[in-house]
Amino acid sequence: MFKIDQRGSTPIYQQLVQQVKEAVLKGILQPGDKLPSVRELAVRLTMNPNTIQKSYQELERQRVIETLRGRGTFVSLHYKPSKGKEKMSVFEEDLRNLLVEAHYLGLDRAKIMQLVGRLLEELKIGEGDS
Amino acid sequence: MFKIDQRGSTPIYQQLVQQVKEAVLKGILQPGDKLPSVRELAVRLTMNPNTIQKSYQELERQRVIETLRGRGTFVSLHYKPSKGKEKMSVFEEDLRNLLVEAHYLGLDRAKIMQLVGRLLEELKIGEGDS
Amino acid sequence: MFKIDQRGSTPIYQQLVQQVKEAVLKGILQPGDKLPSVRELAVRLTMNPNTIQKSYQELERQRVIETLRGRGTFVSLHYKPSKGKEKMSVFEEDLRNLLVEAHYLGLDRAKIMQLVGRLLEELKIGEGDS
Amino acid sequence: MFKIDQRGSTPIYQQLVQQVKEAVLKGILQPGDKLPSVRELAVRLTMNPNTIQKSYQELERQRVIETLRGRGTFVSLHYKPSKGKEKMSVFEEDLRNLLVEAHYLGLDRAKIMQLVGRLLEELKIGEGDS
DNA sequence: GTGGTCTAGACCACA
DNA sequence: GTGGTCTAGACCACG
Repeated sequence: MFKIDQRGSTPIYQQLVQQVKEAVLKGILQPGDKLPSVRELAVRLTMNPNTIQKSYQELERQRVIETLRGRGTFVSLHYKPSKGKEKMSVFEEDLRNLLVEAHYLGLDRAKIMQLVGRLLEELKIGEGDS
Repeated sequence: MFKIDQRGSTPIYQQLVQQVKEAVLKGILQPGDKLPSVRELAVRLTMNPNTIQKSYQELERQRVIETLRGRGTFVSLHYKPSKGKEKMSVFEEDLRNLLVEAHYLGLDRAKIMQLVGRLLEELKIGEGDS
Repeated sequence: MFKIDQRGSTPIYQQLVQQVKEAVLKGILQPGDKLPSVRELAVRLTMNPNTIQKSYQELERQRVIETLRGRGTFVSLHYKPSKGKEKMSVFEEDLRNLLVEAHYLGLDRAKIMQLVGRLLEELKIGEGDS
Repeated sequence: MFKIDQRGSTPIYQQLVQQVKEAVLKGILQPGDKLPSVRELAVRLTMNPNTIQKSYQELERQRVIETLRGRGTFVSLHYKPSKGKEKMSVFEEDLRNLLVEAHYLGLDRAKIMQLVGRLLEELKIGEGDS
């Protein structure tokens, strides 16, 4: 279900955070669904349980998942977009940097817009009704 | 000319790499232009010359700038989009992750497309003839 | 395991790069093997950890080794000959220069071919199936 | 007549040394031929005269050329292969390193031998009768 | 003057 | 424990 790239610069725990969020977004994980336990996932992904733990903590901090003591961890029923304007400007900066990279990879405006469009479909990001 | 954020997680040598690439892209730095010397820039940005060095060497590896021995460093006359398909898939992965973030920030499809469009203008990324 | 010439004009970080590549080629280091940690090797070779770092990073850029975060650095499982035609012409140029030197050292065609043959044996370079 | 690569790691003055030696080897420059004056060559190659000077000094040190005061510089009538065994081992080391590179460029034994053979032809290196 | 290498010593994030 | 970043200060070859 999750694919981790051991090499590559992004930290493993962040990759997991990303993938859980993506799964929720796509509807693969529905609100209320139970996530695998830390230990189980550690075995399946052959990772250190501490790393899984760190991912879950980060996801909980972002209100994407919730932990019910003794029951397990579940996808939050209502997640709220946070919208801090600080986060927005960080996001915009990241996006700008990525677009610079795109140009140095030989992509022009049309190809970039097309790629963004395709990924939005794939991620099922549409109007704000989600 | 360059603005470095001393705190913040992204390494400052990478920030400089990004900003030089962005400046070249926008035309602020033209092919053939001389870059400030390592020492001079170190003084202006109040950072260590070694750090500037690291940035310049990375930029040279990426063929964005060239070093003429004893004369200084210059913006490359012809930089070639590299196009490695591996780099492309890394890029696509990064973009996907960023779009997931966008959604969690409350942006819908329309707002994302609009933002991308605006940034492309700002960076002067147009058709492939640039 | 590695022998570094502290004096002599070639940078010692490059010497280390060369020797690692040679060790991999000879099979002394097998794909998947763990390299000594930066700190440990620094102690063993009595050099600065930063210098070792530089070597390792260069080797990683060349895809000879891979870094697994927090676990260490390893010989790449699959390294691919890069084959850039630009690199090829640089190589041919270097080889030409070296052959000119050979002549000025008093070596004739036969002795040169013999020496090349001997070194190829020593390095275990054979048919393309290695 | 001489082609200098301003970028690239090998020092300009060494490139010139190399090319003069190569020209002598090929017979383009014959023993007794007059070399261009420092100033003239500096103009033709758009280089700093000091750099040309350095090249000529190095060539003279290697006994490839001779300077006749007030007359100019000439290709030596009899150059003697030096054969210092120290130089030989340096040469062998350089050759070994280059062969390692060859392998990482995807060349196998046959292709390397073929390339060496071609270059020897091109440089007119034959039996020891030169 | 330019960039390139090296050391010493410090701090940090990741697993 | 691992590698990655940064500073301070030094020395060198090149043009």
